[in-house]
This record gives sequence, structure tokens and C-alpha cells, in this order.
Amino acid sequence: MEKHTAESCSKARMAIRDTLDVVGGKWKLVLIAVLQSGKKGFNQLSREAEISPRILSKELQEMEMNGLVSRKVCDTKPVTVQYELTPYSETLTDVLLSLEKWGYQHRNKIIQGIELTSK
Amino acid sequence: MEKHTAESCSKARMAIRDTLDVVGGKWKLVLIAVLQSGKKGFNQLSREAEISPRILSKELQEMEMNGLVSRKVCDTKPVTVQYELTPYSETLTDVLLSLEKWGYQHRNKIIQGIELTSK
DNA sequence: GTTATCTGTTACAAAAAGGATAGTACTTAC
DNA sequence: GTAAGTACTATCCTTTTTGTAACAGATAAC
Repeated sequence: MEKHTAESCSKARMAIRDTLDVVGGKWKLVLIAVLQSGKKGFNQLSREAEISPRILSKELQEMEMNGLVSRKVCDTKPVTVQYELTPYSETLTDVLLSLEKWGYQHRNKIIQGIELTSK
Repeated sequence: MEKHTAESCSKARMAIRDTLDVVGGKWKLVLIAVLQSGKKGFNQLSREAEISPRILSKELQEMEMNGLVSRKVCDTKPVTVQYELTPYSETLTDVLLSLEKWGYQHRNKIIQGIELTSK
């Protein structure tokens, strides 16, 4: 499996772009992370992810179109809606974990840099 | 290592945000992918990644500040500049690979969906 | 009837990101 | 001196993204 030829790199770039198209932006991955703790209602999601209803609505629609979340209307007193991760969204586990991991280690690196500077 | 508590999820969200702050947006990961095939000059990068000089300049500066690429001015006839990945950028390998992998599989999934539809 | 909750939408505004075009500065080649 | 190649920067503009505030429809509690 040779890497770094002009062609394989071009494919890699396209694949990365494809992923970013679906899951890029400020919110989608965060929403998935939040939903990993279980299904949530609209307002609940809005509060937990600290995202305004307008954006949340749009993001959820896009994610539903891409098969990442499912939307279920419940026949309750005030109609509630449950958003839940789909099985397909689990294919993003590696992506989520790697981003999360890097975020941790990068923050630690930054903090250490600050500590060294202040000595 | 319990997961999905309110607290661990909040941390996960923050970590993901941290990562996206550094490496999010349309270009940075793509530029890293391109630079994985070796150091490149400014115009060369601009051509290969199909990115306009203005944006490229800005992105490279940010990436340099975050320690992901190094900039080396070479004392050649027309002064050239070499951009190269730093060792630190290698910590992003998992991120790159997982995004790339997901992009491939997602594209295949889409294509299959189309094939089924057209029958 | 007023207020509250839930799920959104609409209208408007602001900000961030991205892109197009040209120009600067330097050097070499013709 | 004209053109061409290097590495950018400056200006202007469009698009995308994000945010705020208000509102709508439905139901229930007081």
C-alpha cells in the first residue's frame, strides 16, 4: 500500500473533503458527541450543546439527510421529538475519538508551553 | 473508563472543539495531506491544493503558529520558500487517517445508494 | 384568559470564511 | 527593457455561517 504518490494523495484529499462536507463545520461533531449519551429532545439538545434553535434545526436536518441521526415524533402532551444517533453514525467513532484525543493532547501541550514560559 | 456521563461528554465536546479550532475549516487538513508527499514551495502548494495565494498565505501562517508546518527561506536566485510538515504534525496522523477512511466508505455508500435507486 | 412548555420557523443582522484580481518586490533570462 | 518566475499582499466582493429576537401552533396548568 504505497502512500504519497500524486494520485493517492489526490484521492486522500478528496476523501477528506468528502468527510468534511458531511461532518465539518462547528456543530455536527459536537452534536454527535452530545447524542452519544442518549436520545435527546430539541430543547434539551439546544441547552446541552449551547446552540441556538435556528442553527440546531438546520444542523439536525442535514444530519438526518445524511443518515446520522433519526427523528422520532412522540405523541405526548406537548408534542416532543426525540433525536437519536443512527447505527450508521457509529461509523464515525474513529473520527470522533481521534479528534477528541488530539484535542486533549494539544491542550496539554499548550498548557505546558505556558507553564514553561511563566518560569 | 466510563463514558457518556454528563461530565465526560462535556470534556469530549471541548476537546473536539479545540481540535476543530486548530485544524478545522476548509483547507488545513487538506494542506497537511498535500504536504505529506514532501516539502513544497508556495506556488507549488497553491497549484497542487488549488487554493488562492491569499488564503494559502493565511492558512500557512496559522499552521505555522500552531507548530504544524515550518517555513524555511532558501537563498536561491529567486528567493524560494519551503513549507514542510513538522514532527508535531505527525500527531495528527490518526485524525487524518480516520477522516480519509470515513470519506472513502461514505462515498462508496452513496454510490451504492445511487445504483440501487437507478434499478 | 394568562402563562408556560415544547418544537420549531421567520426575519433581520453580524461575522467569518472564501474567492478574484491585481499589484509589489526581487532576480534571472532574453 | 520586457517577460517570466519566485513569494507574497492589498483590495474588494460574495458566500457561508452564526447569532438574536420574535413569533406560531399546540397543549396543559393555574
